[in-house]
Amino acid sequence: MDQSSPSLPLELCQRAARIFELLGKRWSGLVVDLLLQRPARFSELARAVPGLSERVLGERLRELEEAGVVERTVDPGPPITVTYALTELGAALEPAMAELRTWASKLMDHGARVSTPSG
Amino acid sequence: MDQSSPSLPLELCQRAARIFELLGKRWSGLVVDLLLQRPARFSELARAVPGLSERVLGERLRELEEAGVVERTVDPGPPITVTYALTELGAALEPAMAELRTWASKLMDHGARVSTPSG
DNA sequence: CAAGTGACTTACTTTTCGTATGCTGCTACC
DNA sequence: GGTAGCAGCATACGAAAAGTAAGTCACTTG
Repeated sequence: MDQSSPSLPLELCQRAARIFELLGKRWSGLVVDLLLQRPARFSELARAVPGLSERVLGERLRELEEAGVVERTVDPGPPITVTYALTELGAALEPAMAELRTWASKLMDHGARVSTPSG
Repeated sequence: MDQSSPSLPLELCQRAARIFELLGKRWSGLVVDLLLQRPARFSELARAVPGLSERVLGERLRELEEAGVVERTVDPGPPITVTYALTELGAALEPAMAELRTWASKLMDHGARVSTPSG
């Protein structure tokens, strides 16, 4: 019998589930991070991310738009362009992204330490 | 030429790229979020996340372990069990996750607003 | 009018994921 | 003592997602 471990079923946080349902998809977080810097056009985003294809970029952008995170604006030019920008909701991700970037420094520092046998 | 828009090439943050290379994979973030609550065993994690298969859980756990985010400990029981816990590096994700959860509340609030035409 | 840009979309292929099953070491049951 | 079960994976195989290439439509450039 377990007297030391309560073994409570380790419940899944619904908020966390929702986050990663959206941002856990490939490239989604990166796109948001990019748009956090400034609004951008489709081709800019496509060029900024090496492995990301236009097909998937279109999908992600539509998903993010549907979630209310990004806003799609058509500039009637004449050279008709489409600008993607974060909504207020999307911009609210900034503190989280900042924390994530801070953490990334630690992660990469750790990775560098592992890679260098010289210590 | 463009005189109004600087059009600086929208560079990709390497830290952000690194983050989402790891946490942008399906279920990774959720697993970390779960382990942030407490260390857990393989089957606990598998049960906690509805759509996650054991096969992929094993993959994610190994990736996270290799990245230095989680630590795999074998308890020689006799009923031999394996416990997964966050390392110091992994635990450092807490503030970021907290921000993310805060944001998720806004996201879900927005989603609820969209879903309810009566609002 | 041929070529090019911007924003996509549509085929087609590869990678990743989900489901089912099997394996080992142990406990519980009858 | 054989069957069943849990825990912690590994393997095999079909399905979904992502990557690649090309095509579309509007418009600009030469």
